[in-house]
Amino acid sequence: MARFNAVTDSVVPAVRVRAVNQRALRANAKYVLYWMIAARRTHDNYALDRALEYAKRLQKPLVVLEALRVAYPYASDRFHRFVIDGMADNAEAFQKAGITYYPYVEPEAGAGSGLLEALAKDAALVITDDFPCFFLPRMVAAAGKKLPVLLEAVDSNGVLPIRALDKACFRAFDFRRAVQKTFAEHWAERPASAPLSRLSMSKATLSREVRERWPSASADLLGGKPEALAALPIDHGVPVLSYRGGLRAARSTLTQFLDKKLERYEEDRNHPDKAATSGLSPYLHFGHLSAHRIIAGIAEREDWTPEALGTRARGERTGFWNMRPSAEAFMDQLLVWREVGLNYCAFNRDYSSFASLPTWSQKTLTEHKTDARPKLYTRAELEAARTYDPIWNAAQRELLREGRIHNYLRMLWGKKILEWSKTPEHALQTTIYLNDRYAVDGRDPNSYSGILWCFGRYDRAWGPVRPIFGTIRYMSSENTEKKLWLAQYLARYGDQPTLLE
DNA sequence: ATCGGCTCGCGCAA
DNA sequence: TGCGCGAAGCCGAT
Repeated sequence: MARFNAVTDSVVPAVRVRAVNQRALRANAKYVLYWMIAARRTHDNYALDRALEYAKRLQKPLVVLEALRVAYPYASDRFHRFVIDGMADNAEAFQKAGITYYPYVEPEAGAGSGLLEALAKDAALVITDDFPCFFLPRMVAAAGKKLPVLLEAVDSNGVLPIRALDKACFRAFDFRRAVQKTFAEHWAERPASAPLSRLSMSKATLSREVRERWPSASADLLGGKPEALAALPIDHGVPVLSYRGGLRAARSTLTQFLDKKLERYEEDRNHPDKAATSGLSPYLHFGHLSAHRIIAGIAEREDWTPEALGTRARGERTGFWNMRPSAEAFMDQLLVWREVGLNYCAFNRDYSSFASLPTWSQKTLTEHKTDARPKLYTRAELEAARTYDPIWNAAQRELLREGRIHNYLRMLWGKKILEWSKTPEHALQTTIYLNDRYAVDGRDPNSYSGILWCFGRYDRAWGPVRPIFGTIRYMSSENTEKKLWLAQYLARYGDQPTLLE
Protein backbone atom coordinates (compact mmCIF):
# COMPACT_ATOMS: atom_id res chain seq x y z
CA MET A 1 0.00 0.00 0.00
CA ALA A 2 2.86 2.32 0.77
CA ARG A 3 3.61 3.10 -2.83
CA PHE A 4 0.00 3.45 -3.93
CA ASN A 5 -0.91 7.03 -4.64
CA ALA A 6 -4.67 7.15 -4.41
CA VAL A 7 -4.86 10.12 -6.74
CA THR A 8 -2.44 9.30 -9.53
CA ASP A 9 -2.48 5.50 -9.49
CA SER A 10 -6.20 4.91 -9.26
CA VAL A 11 -8.34 3.30 -11.95
CA VAL A 12 -10.94 5.91 -11.03
CA PRO A 13 -10.36 9.39 -12.51
CA ALA A 14 -9.32 11.83 -9.79
CA VAL A 15 -12.00 14.32 -10.84
CA ARG A 16 -14.64 11.80 -9.73
CA VAL A 17 -13.23 11.40 -6.22
CA ARG A 18 -13.85 13.87 -3.42
CA ALA A 19 -12.47 13.56 0.10
CA VAL A 20 -15.42 14.51 2.32
CA ASN A 21 -13.25 14.76 5.44
CA GLN A 22 -9.56 14.90 6.24
CA ARG A 23 -9.39 11.83 8.49
CA ALA A 24 -6.73 9.20 8.03
CA LEU A 25 -7.03 5.86 6.31
CA ARG A 26 -6.48 3.04 8.82
CA ALA A 27 -4.54 0.28 7.12
CA ASN A 28 -4.86 -2.10 10.07
CA ALA A 29 -8.67 -2.06 10.22
CA LYS A 30 -10.78 -5.09 9.26
CA TYR A 31 -12.34 -4.13 5.95
CA VAL A 32 -13.12 -1.48 3.35
CA LEU A 33 -16.67 -0.16 3.58
CA TYR A 34 -18.73 0.98 0.58
CA TRP A 35 -21.81 2.90 1.70
CA MET A 36 -24.03 2.58 -1.39
CA ILE A 37 -26.55 5.42 -1.51
CA ALA A 38 -27.02 6.42 -5.15
CA ALA A 39 -25.25 4.11 -7.60
CA ARG A 40 -27.19 1.11 -6.35
CA ARG A 41 -25.63 -1.39 -8.75
CA THR A 42 -22.88 -3.97 -9.00
CA HIS A 43 -21.29 -2.92 -12.28
CA ASP A 44 -20.40 0.25 -14.20
CA ASN A 45 -19.91 1.88 -10.84
CA TYR A 46 -16.84 4.02 -10.14
CA ALA A 47 -17.42 3.96 -6.38
CA LEU A 48 -17.45 0.16 -6.40
CA ASP A 49 -14.30 0.16 -8.55
CA ARG A 50 -12.64 2.49 -6.10
CA ALA A 51 -13.70 0.40 -3.10
CA LEU A 52 -12.49 -2.81 -4.74
CA GLU A 53 -9.22 -1.14 -5.59
CA TYR A 54 -8.64 -0.14 -1.97
CA ALA A 55 -9.65 -3.61 -0.79
CA LYS A 56 -7.12 -5.23 -3.10
CA ARG A 57 -4.30 -2.83 -2.21
CA LEU A 58 -4.93 -3.19 1.50
CA GLN A 59 -5.69 -6.91 1.18
CA LYS A 60 -8.90 -6.48 3.11
CA PRO A 61 -12.39 -7.73 2.44
CA LEU A 62 -15.05 -5.37 1.12
CA VAL A 63 -18.27 -4.70 2.99
CA VAL A 64 -21.14 -3.04 1.14
CA LEU A 65 -23.83 -1.28 3.13
CA GLU A 66 -26.96 -0.39 1.15
CA ALA A 67 -29.29 1.42 3.48
CA LEU A 68 -32.82 2.72 3.14
CA ARG A 69 -34.37 4.87 5.82
CA VAL A 70 -38.06 5.51 6.43
CA ALA A 71 -38.03 9.17 7.39
CA TYR A 72 -36.59 10.71 4.26
CA PRO A 73 -38.94 13.04 2.38
CA TYR A 74 -41.50 11.21 0.22
CA ALA A 75 -40.57 7.72 1.42
CA SER A 76 -43.45 5.56 0.21
CA ASP A 77 -44.40 2.04 -0.82
CA ARG A 78 -43.57 3.00 -4.38
CA PHE A 79 -39.97 4.05 -3.86
CA HIS A 80 -39.25 1.53 -1.11
CA ARG A 81 -40.43 -1.33 -3.29
CA PHE A 82 -38.32 -0.08 -6.19
CA VAL A 83 -35.15 0.27 -4.11
CA ILE A 84 -35.71 -3.03 -2.30
CA ASP A 85 -36.14 -4.83 -5.64
CA GLY A 86 -32.66 -3.53 -6.39
CA MET A 87 -31.38 -4.77 -3.03
CA ALA A 88 -32.57 -8.28 -3.85
CA ASP A 89 -30.64 -8.20 -7.14
CA ASN A 90 -27.57 -6.72 -5.49
CA ALA A 91 -27.68 -9.32 -2.71
CA GLU A 92 -27.52 -12.09 -5.27
CA ALA A 93 -24.66 -10.55 -7.24
CA PHE A 94 -22.54 -9.79 -4.18
CA GLN A 95 -23.26 -13.20 -2.69
CA LYS A 96 -21.93 -14.88 -5.84
CA ALA A 97 -18.80 -12.75 -5.67
CA GLY A 98 -18.19 -13.56 -2.03
CA ILE A 99 -18.60 -9.97 -0.88
CA THR A 100 -20.31 -9.10 2.39
CA TYR A 101 -23.41 -7.16 1.41
CA TYR A 102 -25.54 -5.60 4.09
CA PRO A 103 -28.98 -4.45 2.91
CA TYR A 104 -30.55 -2.48 5.69
CA VAL A 105 -34.15 -1.24 5.69
CA GLU A 106 -34.96 0.86 8.68
CA PRO A 107 -38.01 -0.54 10.51
CA GLU A 108 -38.91 2.74 12.22
CA ALA A 109 -37.76 6.34 12.08
CA GLY A 110 -34.37 6.76 13.72
CA ALA A 111 -33.67 3.04 14.07
CA GLY A 112 -30.89 3.24 11.53
CA SER A 113 -29.01 5.97 13.35
CA GLY A 114 -25.55 4.84 14.33
CA LEU A 115 -25.33 1.94 11.88
CA LEU A 116 -22.88 3.61 9.54
CA GLU A 117 -20.69 4.70 12.44
CA ALA A 118 -20.80 1.24 13.97
CA LEU A 119 -19.72 -0.35 10.70
CA ALA A 120 -17.08 2.31 10.17
CA LYS A 121 -15.45 1.40 13.49
CA ASP A 122 -13.80 -1.53 11.76
CA ALA A 123 -13.29 0.15 8.40
CA ALA A 124 -10.01 1.29 6.87
CA LEU A 125 -12.01 3.95 5.06
CA VAL A 126 -15.52 4.54 3.81
CA ILE A 127 -16.41 5.08 0.15
CA THR A 128 -19.78 6.47 -0.80
CA ASP A 129 -21.62 7.87 -3.82
CA ASP A 130 -21.47 11.54 -4.74
CA PHE A 131 -24.99 12.52 -5.84
CA PRO A 132 -25.55 16.26 -6.27
CA CYS A 133 -29.21 16.49 -5.36
CA PHE A 134 -32.01 15.97 -2.79
CA PHE A 135 -30.88 15.39 0.80
CA LEU A 136 -27.88 13.29 -0.16
CA PRO A 137 -25.20 16.03 -0.19
CA ARG A 138 -26.21 17.10 3.33
CA MET A 139 -26.30 13.53 4.58
CA VAL A 140 -22.83 12.79 3.20
CA ALA A 141 -21.39 16.00 4.63
CA ALA A 142 -22.83 15.14 8.05
CA ALA A 143 -21.39 11.64 7.85
CA GLY A 144 -17.99 13.07 6.98
CA LYS A 145 -17.96 15.02 10.22
CA LYS A 146 -19.07 12.08 12.36
CA LEU A 147 -17.00 9.23 10.97
CA PRO A 148 -13.64 8.46 12.59
CA VAL A 149 -12.09 7.51 9.23
CA LEU A 150 -11.54 8.90 5.77
CA LEU A 151 -14.77 9.28 3.79
CA GLU A 152 -14.50 9.52 0.03
CA ALA A 153 -17.45 10.38 -2.21
CA VAL A 154 -17.19 9.00 -5.74
CA ASP A 155 -19.16 10.31 -8.69
CA SER A 156 -20.74 7.56 -10.80
CA ASN A 157 -23.56 9.73 -12.08
CA GLY A 158 -22.78 10.12 -15.74
CA VAL A 159 -20.30 9.87 -18.58
CA LEU A 160 -19.03 13.35 -17.87
CA PRO A 161 -17.95 13.72 -14.26
CA ILE A 162 -20.18 16.22 -12.46
CA ARG A 163 -17.06 18.32 -11.94
CA ALA A 164 -15.89 18.01 -15.56
CA LEU A 165 -16.68 21.70 -16.00
CA ASP A 166 -15.97 24.36 -13.41
CA LYS A 167 -19.38 25.98 -13.47
CA ALA A 168 -23.02 25.43 -14.34
CA CYS A 169 -24.20 25.84 -17.91
CA PHE A 170 -27.33 27.89 -18.39
CA ARG A 171 -27.92 26.78 -21.96
CA ALA A 172 -28.05 23.22 -23.24
CA PHE A 173 -26.17 24.44 -26.28
CA ASP A 174 -23.12 25.30 -24.17
CA PHE A 175 -23.22 21.98 -22.37
CA ARG A 176 -23.62 20.11 -25.65
CA ARG A 177 -20.46 21.76 -26.89
CA ALA A 178 -18.64 20.63 -23.75
CA VAL A 179 -19.94 17.09 -24.22
CA GLN A 180 -18.70 17.10 -27.80
CA LYS A 181 -15.30 18.39 -26.76
CA THR A 182 -14.70 15.90 -23.98
CA PHE A 183 -16.81 12.80 -24.57
CA ALA A 184 -13.99 10.74 -26.06
CA GLU A 185 -11.62 11.24 -23.14
CA HIS A 186 -14.30 10.47 -20.55
CA TRP A 187 -15.58 7.47 -22.46
CA ALA A 188 -12.05 6.07 -22.46
CA GLU A 189 -12.15 6.11 -18.65
CA ARG A 190 -15.36 4.17 -18.20
CA PRO A 191 -15.98 1.98 -15.16
CA ALA A 192 -15.60 -1.80 -15.09
CA SER A 193 -18.56 -3.54 -16.70
CA ALA A 194 -18.03 -6.74 -14.69
CA PRO A 195 -16.04 -5.79 -11.60
CA LEU A 196 -17.24 -8.76 -9.57
CA SER A 197 -16.06 -11.48 -11.91
CA ARG A 198 -13.02 -13.51 -10.85
CA LEU A 199 -12.64 -11.91 -7.47
CA SER A 200 -10.90 -13.81 -4.75
CA MET A 201 -11.57 -11.87 -1.65
CA SER A 202 -11.77 -12.95 1.94
CA LYS A 203 -15.12 -12.53 3.63
CA ALA A 204 -15.59 -10.00 6.38
CA THR A 205 -17.26 -10.68 9.69
CA LEU A 206 -19.44 -7.97 11.05
CA SER A 207 -19.52 -7.22 14.73
CA ARG A 208 -22.20 -8.84 16.87
CA GLU A 209 -23.34 -5.36 17.89
CA VAL A 210 -24.17 -4.52 14.30
CA ARG A 211 -25.94 -7.77 13.50
CA GLU A 212 -28.06 -7.66 16.62
CA ARG A 213 -28.93 -4.01 16.77
CA TRP A 214 -29.42 -3.45 13.03
CA PRO A 215 -30.58 -6.76 11.53
CA SER A 216 -30.32 -6.76 7.74
CA ALA A 217 -33.46 -6.61 5.61
CA SER A 218 -35.70 -9.63 6.01
CA ALA A 219 -36.30 -12.22 3.31
CA ASP A 220 -39.94 -11.12 3.30
CA LEU A 221 -38.95 -7.56 2.47
CA LEU A 222 -36.38 -8.54 -0.15
CA GLY A 223 -38.80 -11.07 -1.58
CA GLY A 224 -41.46 -8.43 -2.11
CA LYS A 225 -44.04 -9.50 0.46
CA PRO A 226 -46.66 -6.72 0.61
CA GLU A 227 -47.16 -7.21 4.38
CA ALA A 228 -43.52 -6.46 5.04
CA LEU A 229 -43.81 -3.14 3.25
CA ALA A 230 -47.16 -2.35 4.85
CA ALA A 231 -45.57 -2.64 8.28
CA LEU A 232 -43.16 0.23 7.62
CA PRO A 233 -44.01 3.79 8.70
CA ILE A 234 -43.90 5.26 5.18
CA ASP A 235 -46.45 6.92 2.89
CA HIS A 236 -48.84 4.12 1.92
CA GLY A 237 -50.84 6.54 -0.22
CA VAL A 238 -48.38 6.09 -3.09
CA PRO A 239 -48.86 2.51 -4.24
CA VAL A 240 -46.25 0.20 -5.71
CA LEU A 241 -45.78 0.13 -9.47
CA SER A 242 -46.65 -2.45 -12.06
CA TYR A 243 -42.98 -2.73 -13.01
CA ARG A 244 -40.08 -3.83 -10.87
CA GLY A 245 -36.99 -1.94 -9.84
CA GLY A 246 -33.51 -3.39 -9.71
CA LEU A 247 -30.74 -4.41 -12.05
CA ARG A 248 -32.54 -7.27 -13.74
CA ALA A 249 -35.57 -5.16 -14.60
CA ALA A 250 -33.26 -2.37 -15.74
CA ARG A 251 -31.43 -4.76 -18.07
CA SER A 252 -34.60 -6.13 -19.61
CA THR A 253 -36.09 -2.64 -20.03
CA LEU A 254 -32.89 -1.61 -21.77
CA THR A 255 -32.93 -4.63 -24.07
CA GLN A 256 -36.57 -3.99 -24.96
CA PHE A 257 -35.78 -0.39 -25.78
CA LEU A 258 -32.75 -1.18 -27.89
CA ASP A 259 -34.40 -4.04 -29.76
CA LYS A 260 -37.89 -2.69 -30.25
CA LYS A 261 -38.01 1.06 -29.82
CA LEU A 262 -34.72 2.77 -30.57
CA GLU A 263 -35.10 2.49 -34.32
CA ARG A 264 -38.31 4.55 -34.29
CA TYR A 265 -37.35 6.78 -31.40
CA GLU A 266 -36.96 10.03 -33.29
CA GLU A 267 -40.17 9.68 -35.22
CA ASP A 268 -42.40 8.35 -32.45
CA ARG A 269 -41.14 9.71 -29.20
CA ASN A 270 -43.54 12.63 -28.95
CA HIS A 271 -46.62 10.51 -29.52
CA PRO A 272 -48.07 9.02 -26.34
CA ASP A 273 -49.82 6.25 -28.30
CA LYS A 274 -46.60 5.02 -29.85
CA ALA A 275 -44.99 3.86 -26.60
CA ALA A 276 -41.63 4.89 -27.99
CA THR A 277 -39.92 6.22 -24.90
CA SER A 278 -37.16 4.30 -23.19
CA GLY A 279 -38.62 3.89 -19.70
CA LEU A 280 -35.08 3.94 -18.35
CA SER A 281 -35.30 7.04 -16.25
CA PRO A 282 -36.44 5.31 -13.01
CA TYR A 283 -33.49 2.93 -13.22
CA LEU A 284 -31.06 5.73 -13.92
CA HIS A 285 -32.43 7.68 -10.99
CA PHE A 286 -31.93 4.94 -8.43
CA GLY A 287 -28.60 3.94 -9.94
CA HIS A 288 -29.84 0.53 -11.08
CA LEU A 289 -28.53 1.33 -14.53
CA SER A 290 -25.66 3.46 -15.79
CA ALA A 291 -25.43 5.73 -18.80
CA HIS A 292 -22.29 3.77 -19.70
CA ARG A 293 -24.24 0.54 -20.00
CA ILE A 294 -26.88 2.18 -22.16
CA ILE A 295 -24.31 3.66 -24.50
CA ALA A 296 -22.51 0.33 -24.74
CA GLY A 297 -25.82 -1.20 -25.85
CA ILE A 298 -26.44 1.51 -28.41
CA ALA A 299 -22.88 1.24 -29.72
CA GLU A 300 -23.35 -2.48 -30.22
CA ARG A 301 -26.66 -2.05 -32.08
CA GLU A 302 -25.29 0.81 -34.17
CA ASP A 303 -22.00 -0.92 -34.83
CA TRP A 304 -20.44 2.25 -33.49
CA THR A 305 -17.01 3.06 -32.09
CA PRO A 306 -15.61 6.38 -30.83
CA GLU A 307 -13.63 6.67 -34.06
CA ALA A 308 -16.90 7.64 -35.70
CA LEU A 309 -17.20 10.78 -33.57
CA GLY A 310 -17.29 14.09 -35.38
CA THR A 311 -14.41 16.49 -34.78
CA ARG A 312 -16.37 19.72 -34.72
CA ALA A 313 -17.60 20.64 -31.27
CA ARG A 314 -20.04 23.35 -32.19
CA GLY A 315 -23.00 22.28 -30.11
CA GLU A 316 -24.98 21.01 -33.07
CA ARG A 317 -27.63 18.45 -32.31
CA THR A 318 -26.98 16.19 -35.25
CA GLY A 319 -23.91 14.93 -37.02
CA PHE A 320 -21.67 14.66 -33.99
CA TRP A 321 -22.17 11.06 -32.89
CA ASN A 322 -22.49 9.79 -36.44
CA MET A 323 -25.08 7.25 -35.53
CA ARG A 324 -28.48 6.82 -37.15
CA PRO A 325 -30.79 9.79 -36.49
CA SER A 326 -32.87 8.01 -33.85
CA ALA A 327 -29.79 6.93 -31.93
CA GLU A 328 -28.40 10.46 -32.14
CA ALA A 329 -31.65 11.87 -30.80
CA PHE A 330 -31.49 9.48 -27.87
CA MET A 331 -27.82 10.19 -27.21
CA ASP A 332 -28.73 13.86 -26.96
CA GLN A 333 -31.29 13.01 -24.28
CA LEU A 334 -28.92 10.80 -22.36
CA LEU A 335 -25.71 12.82 -22.60
CA VAL A 336 -26.85 16.40 -22.95
CA TRP A 337 -30.25 16.69 -21.27
CA ARG A 338 -29.61 14.24 -18.48
CA GLU A 339 -26.14 15.45 -17.65
CA VAL A 340 -26.74 19.18 -17.97
CA GLY A 341 -29.11 18.68 -15.02
CA LEU A 342 -26.38 16.96 -13.01
CA ASN A 343 -24.07 19.83 -13.94
CA TYR A 344 -26.60 22.37 -12.69
CA CYS A 345 -27.15 20.67 -9.33
CA ALA A 346 -23.45 20.08 -8.80
CA PHE A 347 -22.77 23.82 -8.88
CA ASN A 348 -26.02 25.26 -7.52
CA ARG A 349 -27.38 24.14 -4.20
CA ASP A 350 -30.41 26.20 -5.16
CA TYR A 351 -31.58 24.21 -8.16
CA SER A 352 -35.33 24.19 -7.67
CA SER A 353 -36.47 27.64 -6.57
CA PHE A 354 -38.14 30.41 -8.50
CA ALA A 355 -35.05 32.54 -7.81
CA SER A 356 -32.90 30.01 -9.66
CA LEU A 357 -34.68 30.79 -12.94
CA PRO A 358 -33.06 33.03 -15.57
CA THR A 359 -33.57 36.75 -14.96
CA TRP A 360 -35.69 37.23 -18.07
CA SER A 361 -38.14 34.51 -17.06
CA GLN A 362 -38.44 35.68 -13.44
CA LYS A 363 -39.08 39.16 -14.76
CA THR A 364 -41.75 38.22 -17.28
CA LEU A 365 -43.53 35.84 -14.89
CA THR A 366 -43.52 38.48 -12.17
CA GLU A 367 -44.93 41.06 -14.56
CA HIS A 368 -47.84 38.72 -15.23
CA LYS A 369 -48.28 37.53 -11.69
CA THR A 370 -51.57 39.33 -11.20
CA ASP A 371 -53.10 38.40 -14.57
CA ALA A 372 -56.48 36.72 -14.33
CA ARG A 373 -56.29 32.92 -14.33
CA PRO A 374 -58.86 30.93 -16.32
CA LYS A 375 -59.32 28.73 -13.26
CA LEU A 376 -57.53 28.21 -9.97
CA TYR A 377 -57.14 24.69 -8.67
CA THR A 378 -56.03 23.64 -5.24
CA ARG A 379 -53.13 21.27 -4.90
CA ALA A 380 -55.56 18.55 -3.82
CA GLU A 381 -57.72 19.02 -6.93
CA LEU A 382 -54.68 18.77 -9.15
CA GLU A 383 -53.34 15.78 -7.25
CA ALA A 384 -56.66 13.97 -7.74
CA ALA A 385 -56.64 14.75 -11.50
CA ARG A 386 -59.86 16.76 -11.23
CA THR A 387 -59.56 19.58 -13.76
CA TYR A 388 -61.63 20.55 -16.79
CA ASP A 389 -58.83 19.39 -19.09
CA PRO A 390 -58.97 15.70 -20.09
CA ILE A 391 -55.41 15.65 -21.43
CA TRP A 392 -54.02 17.12 -18.24
CA ASN A 393 -56.05 14.73 -16.11
CA ALA A 394 -54.77 11.80 -18.15
CA ALA A 395 -51.17 12.91 -17.67
CA GLN A 396 -51.73 13.31 -13.93
CA ARG A 397 -53.29 9.85 -13.76
CA GLU A 398 -50.34 8.40 -15.61
CA LEU A 399 -48.15 9.96 -12.93
CA LEU A 400 -50.28 8.51 -10.12
CA ARG A 401 -50.42 5.03 -11.60
CA GLU A 402 -47.15 4.61 -13.47
CA GLY A 403 -44.84 6.96 -11.62
CA ARG A 404 -44.03 8.87 -14.78
CA ILE A 405 -45.53 11.15 -17.43
CA HIS A 406 -44.90 10.83 -21.13
CA ASN A 407 -42.06 13.14 -22.20
CA TYR A 408 -44.09 15.49 -24.32
CA LEU A 409 -47.15 15.63 -22.08
CA ARG A 410 -44.97 16.32 -19.06
CA MET A 411 -44.16 19.73 -20.56
CA LEU A 412 -47.80 20.54 -21.11
CA TRP A 413 -48.58 19.23 -17.61
CA GLY A 414 -46.14 21.70 -16.04
CA LYS A 415 -47.23 24.64 -18.20
CA LYS A 416 -50.89 24.12 -17.24
CA ILE A 417 -50.08 24.11 -13.54
CA LEU A 418 -48.52 27.52 -14.07
CA GLU A 419 -51.72 28.66 -15.76
CA TRP A 420 -53.93 27.38 -12.93
CA SER A 421 -51.96 28.60 -9.92
CA LYS A 422 -52.30 31.96 -8.21
CA THR A 423 -48.57 32.73 -8.60
CA PRO A 424 -45.68 31.19 -10.53
CA GLU A 425 -43.96 30.47 -7.19
CA HIS A 426 -46.96 28.41 -6.07
CA ALA A 427 -47.09 26.67 -9.41
CA LEU A 428 -43.46 25.67 -9.13
CA GLN A 429 -43.99 24.38 -5.61
CA THR A 430 -47.01 22.33 -6.62
CA THR A 431 -45.32 20.86 -9.67
CA ILE A 432 -42.27 19.84 -7.68
CA TYR A 433 -44.43 18.36 -4.91
CA LEU A 434 -46.43 16.21 -7.34
CA ASN A 435 -43.32 15.07 -9.16
CA ASP A 436 -41.30 14.41 -6.01
CA ARG A 437 -44.12 12.46 -4.43
CA TYR A 438 -45.22 10.30 -7.35
CA ALA A 439 -42.53 10.14 -10.03
CA VAL A 440 -40.02 7.33 -9.70
CA ASP A 441 -37.40 9.66 -11.11
CA GLY A 442 -38.58 12.59 -9.01
CA ARG A 443 -36.00 14.10 -6.64
CA ASP A 444 -33.50 13.82 -9.49
CA PRO A 445 -31.54 16.59 -11.25
CA ASN A 446 -33.21 15.48 -14.43
CA SER A 447 -36.66 16.02 -13.00
CA TYR A 448 -35.83 19.51 -11.79
CA SER A 449 -34.51 20.38 -15.27
CA GLY A 450 -37.75 19.19 -16.79
CA ILE A 451 -39.93 21.11 -14.36
CA LEU A 452 -37.95 24.33 -14.38
CA TRP A 453 -37.80 24.21 -18.17
CA CYS A 454 -41.55 24.78 -18.09
CA PHE A 455 -40.78 28.05 -16.29
CA GLY A 456 -37.94 29.12 -18.58
CA ARG A 457 -34.74 27.33 -17.51
CA TYR A 458 -32.57 26.39 -20.51
CA ASP A 459 -35.17 28.06 -22.72
CA ARG A 460 -35.56 31.46 -24.33
CA ALA A 461 -38.29 33.99 -24.68
CA TRP A 462 -41.04 33.45 -27.23
CA GLY A 463 -43.50 36.01 -28.38
CA PRO A 464 -46.11 37.14 -28.49
CA VAL A 465 -46.57 38.24 -24.89
CA ARG A 466 -49.45 36.30 -23.35
CA PRO A 467 -51.40 36.53 -20.12
CA ILE A 468 -49.82 34.65 -17.17
CA PHE A 469 -46.95 33.33 -19.33
CA GLY A 470 -45.54 36.62 -20.53
CA THR A 471 -42.80 35.51 -22.92
CA ILE A 472 -42.41 32.03 -21.44
CA ARG A 473 -42.94 29.44 -24.15
CA TYR A 474 -46.65 28.72 -24.28
CA MET A 475 -48.26 25.33 -24.83
CA SER A 476 -51.91 24.42 -25.11
CA SER A 477 -53.93 21.26 -24.79
CA GLU A 478 -55.85 22.17 -27.96
CA ASN A 479 -52.71 22.17 -30.09
CA THR A 480 -51.34 19.13 -28.34
CA GLU A 481 -54.44 17.16 -29.23
CA LYS A 482 -54.16 18.24 -32.87
CA LYS A 483 -50.47 17.46 -33.13
CA LEU A 484 -50.12 14.17 -31.34
CA TRP A 485 -51.45 10.63 -31.48
CA LEU A 486 -53.01 10.21 -28.08
CA ALA A 487 -56.50 8.70 -28.41
CA GLN A 488 -55.42 5.42 -26.83
CA TYR A 489 -53.57 7.28 -24.13
CA LEU A 490 -56.70 9.24 -23.29
CA ALA A 491 -58.72 6.02 -23.23
CA ARG A 492 -56.23 4.38 -20.91
CA TYR A 493 -55.90 7.29 -18.49
CA GLY A 494 -59.22 8.93 -19.23
CA ASP A 495 -61.79 10.40 -16.89
CA GLN A 496 -63.22 7.17 -15.54
CA PRO A 497 -63.11 6.21 -11.89
CA THR A 498 -60.26 3.98 -10.88
CA LEU A 499 -59.12 2.31 -7.72
CA LEU A 500 -56.84 5.20 -6.98
CA GLU A 501 -59.46 7.89 -6.79
C1' DA B 1 -47.57 21.55 -45.59
C1' DT B 2 -44.23 25.15 -44.86
C1' DC B 3 -42.58 29.71 -43.45
C1' DG B 4 -41.66 33.88 -40.88
C1' DG B 5 -42.38 36.60 -36.89
C1' DC B 6 -42.90 36.74 -32.18
C1' DT B 7 -38.70 37.55 -28.38
C1' DC B 8 -34.01 37.14 -25.24
C1' DG B 9 -29.21 36.51 -24.14
C1' DC B 10 -24.90 34.51 -25.15
C1' DG B 11 -20.62 33.47 -27.67
C1' DC B 12 -18.04 34.70 -31.23
C1' DA B 13 -16.34 37.26 -35.22
C1' DA B 14 -14.94 41.55 -36.64
C1' DT C 1 -21.00 46.19 -32.44
C1' DG C 2 -23.48 42.98 -35.01
C1' DC C 3 -24.82 38.32 -36.12
C1' DG C 4 -26.40 33.78 -35.59
C1' DC C 5 -28.64 30.77 -33.11
C1' DG C 6 -31.11 28.11 -29.60
C1' DA C 7 -35.76 21.25 -26.53
C1' DA C 8 -40.25 20.00 -28.21
C1' DG C 9 -44.53 26.49 -29.55
C1' DC C 10 -48.12 29.26 -31.65
C1' DC C 11 -50.40 31.72 -35.20
C1' DG C 12 -51.47 33.58 -39.39
C1' DA C 13 -50.10 33.96 -44.21
C1' DT C 14 -49.02 31.55 -48.38
